[in-house]
Amino acid sequence: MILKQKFYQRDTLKVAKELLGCILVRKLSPVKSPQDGVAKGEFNRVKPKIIKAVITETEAYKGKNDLASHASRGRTPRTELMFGEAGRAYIYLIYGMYHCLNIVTEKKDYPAAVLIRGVEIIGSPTSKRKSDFPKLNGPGKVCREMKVDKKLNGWDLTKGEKIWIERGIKISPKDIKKAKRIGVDYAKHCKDYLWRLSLISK
DNA sequence: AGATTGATCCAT
DNA sequence: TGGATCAATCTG
Repeated sequence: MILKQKFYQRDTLKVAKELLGCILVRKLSPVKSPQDGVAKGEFNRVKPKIIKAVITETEAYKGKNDLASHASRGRTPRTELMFGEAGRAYIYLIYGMYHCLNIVTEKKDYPAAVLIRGVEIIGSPTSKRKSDFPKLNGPGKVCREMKVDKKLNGWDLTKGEKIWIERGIKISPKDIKKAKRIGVDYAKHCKDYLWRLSLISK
């Protein structure tokens, strides 16, 4: 079952927690030439290609007072999406090289999103590097493997096209680890919030 | 530990 | 318009 806007339009911490165990699905269209996130050599793919992955790690970015959030400096062309409709993709380029995938949460005009930090690929990984799958730790690797880049920025994840999230396995609260978010040392007191949630691997 | 890499944002 | 700053990752 595809997660609808109602799922995303709630408290960000709750969404971040419930996304663990859900299935991130990426559907790639057939292509006749190198384009749209198609790996080198993937010419003339005649059938759609589906990549599925269990979400194993998320981070919450919630409200203007969260100094770790891009939205803490208010509305800008870039952060406008975080103020917009829940269930949209907010994707940005980081360090000039890597993309990060976030899902917008909460009500309109309240800036918040959940960053997808880690997944386990179920379907068909394209990377040749064995270390890159099936477990992917790090938002940059997630996007590389799932062919997510800024072309999908603003995409509606509730439509069930190109990219969406499905309800997955039920997760027990005791299997969820809370920790400080990564790479937000600049965020004063907010850096210590335990807003990084991950599945304890067994 | 250091290099990489470019969009973004704020101060000139 | 410049320049610091990044929700990171890879080497060594």
